[in-house]
Parts: sequence; C-alpha cells; structure tokens
Amino acid sequence: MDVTPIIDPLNEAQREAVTAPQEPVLVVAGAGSGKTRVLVHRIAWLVEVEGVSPHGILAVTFTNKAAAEMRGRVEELLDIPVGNLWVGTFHGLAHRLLRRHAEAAGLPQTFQILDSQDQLRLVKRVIRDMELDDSTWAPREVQWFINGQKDEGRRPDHIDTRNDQTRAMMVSIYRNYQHMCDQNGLVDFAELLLRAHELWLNNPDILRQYQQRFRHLLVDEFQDTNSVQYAWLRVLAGKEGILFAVGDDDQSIYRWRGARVENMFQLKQAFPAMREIKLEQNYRSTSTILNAANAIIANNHDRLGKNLWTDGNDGEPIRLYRAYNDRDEAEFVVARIEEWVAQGNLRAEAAVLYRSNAQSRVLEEMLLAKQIPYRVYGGLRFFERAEIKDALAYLRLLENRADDTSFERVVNLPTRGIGAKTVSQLREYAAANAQPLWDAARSGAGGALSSRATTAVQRFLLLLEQLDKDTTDLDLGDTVDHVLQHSGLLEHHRKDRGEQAETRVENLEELVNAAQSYEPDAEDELPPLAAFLSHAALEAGEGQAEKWEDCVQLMTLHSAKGLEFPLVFIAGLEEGLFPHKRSLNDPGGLEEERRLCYVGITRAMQQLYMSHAEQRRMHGIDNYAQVSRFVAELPTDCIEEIRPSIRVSRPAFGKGAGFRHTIAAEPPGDVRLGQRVRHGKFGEGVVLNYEGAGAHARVQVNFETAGTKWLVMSYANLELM
DNA sequence: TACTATTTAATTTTT
DNA sequence: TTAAATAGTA
Repeated sequence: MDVTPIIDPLNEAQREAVTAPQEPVLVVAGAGSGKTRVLVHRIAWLVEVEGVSPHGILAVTFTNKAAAEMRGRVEELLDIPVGNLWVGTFHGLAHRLLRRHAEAAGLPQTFQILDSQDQLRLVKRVIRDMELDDSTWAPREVQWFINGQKDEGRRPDHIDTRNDQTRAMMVSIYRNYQHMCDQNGLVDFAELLLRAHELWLNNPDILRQYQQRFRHLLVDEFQDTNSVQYAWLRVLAGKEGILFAVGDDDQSIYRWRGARVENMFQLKQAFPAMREIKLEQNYRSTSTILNAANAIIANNHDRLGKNLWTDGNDGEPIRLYRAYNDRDEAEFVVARIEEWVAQGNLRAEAAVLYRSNAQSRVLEEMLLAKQIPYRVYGGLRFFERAEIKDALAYLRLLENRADDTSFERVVNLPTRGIGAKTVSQLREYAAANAQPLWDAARSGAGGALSSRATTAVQRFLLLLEQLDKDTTDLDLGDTVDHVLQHSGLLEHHRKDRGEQAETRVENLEELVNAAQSYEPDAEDELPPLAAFLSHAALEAGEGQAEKWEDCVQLMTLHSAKGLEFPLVFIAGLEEGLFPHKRSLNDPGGLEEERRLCYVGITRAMQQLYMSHAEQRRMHGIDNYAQVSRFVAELPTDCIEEIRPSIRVSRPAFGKGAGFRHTIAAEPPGDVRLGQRVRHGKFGEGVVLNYEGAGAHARVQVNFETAGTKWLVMSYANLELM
C-alpha cells in the first residue's frame, strides 16, 4: 500500500501526530499550522494503515463548514466514499442521536429545533405568561441565563437558589420555559447537547452500542468545547475510546458562550496516557507578523505555551496608524486598499477586521463613496429571514401540530381576522387545559370565542388540514411550493410594493429551490420534510447569497477565526473598544480580548495594518479613547508608525470646523483618565472616561463614597487634584 | 389592523 | 446614530 500521499506532505510534528499509535493524543495546533490537514490525514492513516473501519470513526467539529470541509478532504485523500464515517458538528450529531433514540431521550418523534430567535420568542412568552415585568426580567438575559445553565449541564433542580431571590426567579422562568418546550416538542440548541449527554447517562445499553462502534473520536477546535460537550465526549470515550483532540488554547474566544479552555488542560488528567504534540510551524504569515502575535499572546497566563515560527521571510513591518477620528481611519484603510488593488491584487484578498459590528458603518460609507465593492460578514442568514421563518412555521405545523411557537407565528399571517384578543383567549384556554394551541383552537377555546373569531380560527385549522392532505403525495420541493402558494404567504408578499417586498418574494422562491435541491443525510433516516426542517435550523445558510464578486471583506474579529488574507487591517485599537470595556472587569475577560487580538493578527499572510482613532463617534456622540494596550504590547521593531501627511487644517467634519475641532481633540478641560478630582457634593474620585466636547463634555468619575457618576463638565465644577 | 410617534439600549454569535 | 420594540392613533 502506498502511504506517501498520507505522510509525505507533512512536517515532522504533523507526521508525529498523524502516525501516533492508537492512544489518546492532544495536538496543540497554532494558527496556520495545518490542523485540518492533520485531522484529515489522521483519519486517512487510521483507515489505510491501521486498518480501522471508517464505521468506527467519529469526527466532531463546531461548524457545518468545517465538517463539510473535513469530509470532502478525507474523501479526496482516500479516493473512496466514506459513507459510514460520522463527521459532523456537535449539534448535528446530537440531533442525529436524538432522532434515532427519541423515545429513550424522552422526546416525541416529531420534535422540532428552536433556533435562538425562536428561543427568544418563547422566553418572552413565558415571561409574559408569568406576568413578570420584562424590563426587570429582560428576555435576552433570561435566555442567556438558561443557555448558560444548560451549557454547564444544569437542569433547574440542580441550581442552588438559596439566599438569592433573583436567581430563584430566573430558575423558575427556566423551569417554565423548559416545561413549555417539552409540551410543544421543541428542543433548543443547548438542549440538543444536554439531552444527548443525558441519553448516554440514562441508557447504558445505547451508550455501550456507540462506545463499541466509535473507538476513535477526533475533535476539532477543542478549546471551544463547553462543559456538556466535554462530558458527552468523555462518556462516549469511556475507558476504551481513543481521543484525538486538536485545538489552540490561544484562540479560545468563545468563553462568553460557555466554551471552556480548561477542558484542554484537563485532558491530561482525564486520559493519563495522553500524548501532547505541538504544531508551531506556521505556513501562513511572515515572521514579522508571527513575532507580533507571539509577543502579544505572551502577556497571557494560563497557556499551554507555544511559539509560532516560519522559515519564510520577514516581510514588511506592521503599520500602525493613529487617526484623528473614525472617518479618518476609514479613509486611511480605503486608501491602502486602493493602492493594493492598483498594484494588481484582488479586493477579496483584503480584509478589514473590527471588534464590533457598528464599526463597519464608517468603512462601508467610505468604500461606497470610492465605489469599491465589499462584503460584510454576519447579519441575517438565509433561514433566519422573517419570511423564510414564516414559511417554515407552516411546514413545521404540518409536521407537529403541537408546535405552539409556529402556531402563533402564522395563525394570523397573512391576516385572517385572528387578532391579539383571540390568540390570548386560545392561549389561556390551552394553558388551563394543558393542551397545545392547536387543540384549544379546535374546541374554539371551549366555546369562549365570538362567532366571528370561531369561523376565522376554523378557517385556519381547515387550511392546514387541507395543506396536509394536498401534500401527502408530493415531494419535498413541491410540498414547499404548494404551501407557499396556498397558505397565502406568497400572495401576501406579492401584493406588497417596494424593493424589500420583492426580495422577500425572491427569498421565498429560493426556499423552494433549496427544498428541491436538498439531499437528506442518509444516516439520519428521517422523512424528507422533517430532515429539511432540521437542516434549516441547524444550518442557517449563507449570510448573503450574492453571486461571486471580487470584494473587500469586512468582518468582526470573531468571524475572522479560521480565515486568512494577504492583506489585513485591524481597526479600532482603542481602550474601551478593543479591549472592550465590558470585558475589563475580570482578568479572564481581558485575556480573552487579547486572544482575540492574537486571532486577528494571525489572519494576516503578508501585510498587516493596525489603526486607532483619537475620536470616535459612537451612539451619536463623540468619544475619546486612548490607544489600546495591545499596541504597546507589540515589539517596537515590528512596527512602523505612519504619520498622517501634514495637512493645512485638521479634517473637521460637520459644523463647527477648525476651532471646535481643536478643542474636541483635547480631553475636556484638563481632565485626563485616571485624574483625581474633587466634587463639592460627592467628594473625591478618579476620572474613568470622558466624552463629548465643549459645553457638552461629560466625564465619568468613580467617587470613593458616591460610586460612579457621569457629570457634565460645565456644571460639575470639579477641582483637579 | 396598519401606520406613526416615542422610547430604549447598543460586544462578540460556530449551532 | 440607529434599529427595534412598544404605544398610540386613524
């Protein structure tokens, strides 16, 4: 057998990982060190050389994209279809297990998946039903709480609420929410994982079956696993399972979403035989860029520790630009991109990275003004669009009449005279009788509805029954088409004028296409419609399905993870923005920001620009910030500061012009960050922040006794100390 | 029921 | 500033 294609393209460390004996392995893979290659080749090695059947291998990733790529590359390398190899996301695999063992998992066969939008709606409803004030119990925070608990594997009963009223209330919302999900056969993302874990724990025979099958567990991006995912893996591995984990602790940027880097550190205890291999040779960036990345991340503690290197050349220095304001910064970035393109490079090779989405705005305006095509990552995905979700709600009701979320979504869409009043009557009746809205509607809420409402509701029920009947013999594409035509949804959007309405109609037509060309995963053994609905929830689709055009890439640092670009800009390196002020409270948060910076830097292949603005307009008011601490952490010999060319006058935007601007560029009065001040009423304190200029300038002061306050400079009469 | 005015809050988002 | 959600009005 010829193993050259499998081991030849590998460097020494990669080869050690790929050809390691069948024992637990942890691969600490730095950015750009070829971790996907190692995973793919490891699978090939196991199959081709070690004689392991693909049937006995499970490979887990976080994103559908990564899963698809891995599957594709394995098939390419092995040159044979590997149908019974399980490759998928944690959520996808958990979903598959729950479908296969729905009963053992305590779920109805027809359970539906809630995406985070659906989940938020449901949380809102629960809060309302409990007659709680939703400003005290902000639905987003409650959702956050519930998911946080689930990510840690905690059910309501596991949570200690002694001496904590707030927590106790959170838990009872959680409990009611879960009750609602169970009643309606709904499963949110976190629940997929938690249930799958509980499936192992409660059904030893099922667990054993999978333990015997999957002797090899390969996990990508291990630093991003949360507690439940980790527990799920450990239980599945048992005593015999062989774990091959790949990850980079320095690229852990999802702690705030439940990811636990510690899982990576604990592996050695959990699997004493664990062999640790570091991939430090980088094939992406110049050594200047790598030096900068290494220097930044060296400021973090709690690392496994590694140093990226390359045998490539130094490349160009990292350019640092200090802008007057955000527009100046954008202008600078766009000018550099124009140069890049003028040198014959592709726009698509340039990426602008930023900390928060709002920053894209100025950049977009500038790109628009210069007529440079661009693409902003993020935003609504195809299956998350309102009109698509409406259509899916009809389809979900066909699958599962007990899906109240979907019921409420479309019961009056298009409008058919079922107003808020009627729905709330139905809801009340359904709650009182512990039955789905569908059943409540069938009984006309026990006769409580007005005759007009009753007819309207009956018409809706009949419509759905009719849709169900008419689509029994249709294939998936025709079913979706039929539902769109006969539910009145398409008509509803067609009669709407305007560009947006047109897009909506196009999207709905696209949905039919998507259904027509959808190929269910053979392993999932689901009826086509059910499979399609799950697919829609688990894989939200592309952001903008635009046709390919050579455009500049704009995205947050988070969404840049895993990507690479010849030319990279990191914009907005300012204290309070990056690192973000909301992560400064705890040291862990700051370290995560630093890792984010590390991720950003390591995206760059050839050229890296970093910039910050003295003045930045946020939420409509001008803010002043100091340069990010991360800039100071860069080695000075990697950096070349770019001085703005001398201009006759400083750029002043809007009214006011030069004079005003001169004042604005300085902190109000003589106040500086960290300055001690005294106030007549509040006593002594320290200046934390300031914003605005002239008469509107405000400072934030942390007083020793009075706490933190925002004060208007012209009134506060602060005494400098 | 649909449109308009007002209020409120604004970090990151693989599934 | 702005987007979204809510409240109020025709």
